[in-house]
Amino acid sequence: MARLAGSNGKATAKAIHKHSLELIARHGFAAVSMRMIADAVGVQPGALYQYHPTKQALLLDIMQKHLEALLKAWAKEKESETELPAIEALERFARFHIRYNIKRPDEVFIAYMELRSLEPEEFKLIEELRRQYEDELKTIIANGIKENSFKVEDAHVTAMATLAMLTGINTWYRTGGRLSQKKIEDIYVNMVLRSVGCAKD
Amino acid sequence: MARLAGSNGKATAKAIHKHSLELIARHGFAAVSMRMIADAVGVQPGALYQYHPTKQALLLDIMQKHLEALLKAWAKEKESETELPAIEALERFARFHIRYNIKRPDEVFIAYMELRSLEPEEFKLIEELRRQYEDELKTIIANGIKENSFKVEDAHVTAMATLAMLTGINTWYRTGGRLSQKKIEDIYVNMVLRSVGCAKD
DNA sequence: TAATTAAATGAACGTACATTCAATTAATTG
DNA sequence: CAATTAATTGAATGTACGTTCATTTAATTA
Repeated sequence: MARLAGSNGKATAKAIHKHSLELIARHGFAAVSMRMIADAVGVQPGALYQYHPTKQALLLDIMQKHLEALLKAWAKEKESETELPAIEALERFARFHIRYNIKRPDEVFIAYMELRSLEPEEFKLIEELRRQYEDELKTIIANGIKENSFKVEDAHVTAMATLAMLTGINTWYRTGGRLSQKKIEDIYVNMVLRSVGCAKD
Repeated sequence: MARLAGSNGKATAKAIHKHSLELIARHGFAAVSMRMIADAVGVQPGALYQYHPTKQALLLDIMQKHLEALLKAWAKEKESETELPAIEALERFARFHIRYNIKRPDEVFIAYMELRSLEPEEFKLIEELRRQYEDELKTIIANGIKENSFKVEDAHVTAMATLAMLTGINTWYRTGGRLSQKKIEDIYVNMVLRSVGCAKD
């Protein structure tokens, strides 16, 4: 039977993941239909149900995989030098966060934006992963306070403010812009270090 | 004809606005139906079309009114003292931004989150309003650079980072939390001022 | 290759969607 | 109060949704 060239394909889990990611990031979970995803993958809608029992399960899979990969990547980054002074630890975290997230705008956007599309149980699961990541930064800041490197009043609020600032890059950064990625990274790291009261220069 | 007590009402523009705001902020634009809005207002779906020609027009109205009110409120805040030193101008902007946005989490969330639900023409309109607001902060930072009060490399990037940090309060702040709103405001203002290289203390 | 398992199809199910509209009810005006 | 205008109803239109499933096709194993 003849089919459109290039439009038919196997519904591998990887292909479904990739196309769902793009579609959901662009249009939002509720606005993306299983038919749209199937079209993008090049299969019939029913084929998707070999890989995820429901549309929601597909979303959960995307968010969970993203956050688990993020935590794993940070764990690996940390394992090189475990006992850095707080200032250097903060700089390392900031640079890691920027580099990791700037490469994955769709995942980051979905993991933050589509929390409301999850059922309470799924929501709790994702929030727990997010909390784990936030705690990494909170610990760094708390250590900086203890060793008198940082002059901040509240580790939690400072961590939230710092994360919002760093993650915010994704809302405006586009490759090939006016500034190089390295330059942007340096500007942000500078701001982060200053904001906790330990300027480099 | 008998109807459920309290559930019938007039579909005033104000009532539609209020209930749409809550529903869209909670579930997302695509996930909210005209029937849900009509139910919340206490009318039949058809009645909504006396006020907005389409569902999209309703969304545009919400976003446009929010951003225009924001710009107007900031214009009024500015008119008290026009020629403040950059440091004080930045502090005034930060405090205004925090106070204004913390009171309107639904509007702020929708205006950022539902940009993708707009048609290209509507999108341009909203983006232009947002740009105007961003430019207010960019101008303050650029002035601070000129008068040597701020030690930052790029006014645009600094403005984006600052706005992301300040707006981020809405993602975690809840009334009745551990810290007072005044305290949180002070912490953020401190971080903002430090991040541009002009610490108060 | 034959037997078995896995994946994909194509059509269908019931439901919910945005929007329309003639008829009805309420509000306003002369 | 009568005439007129505006707002609301209730039902309907056609479309698209998530999901299911018997059947066909492909891949794997013996």
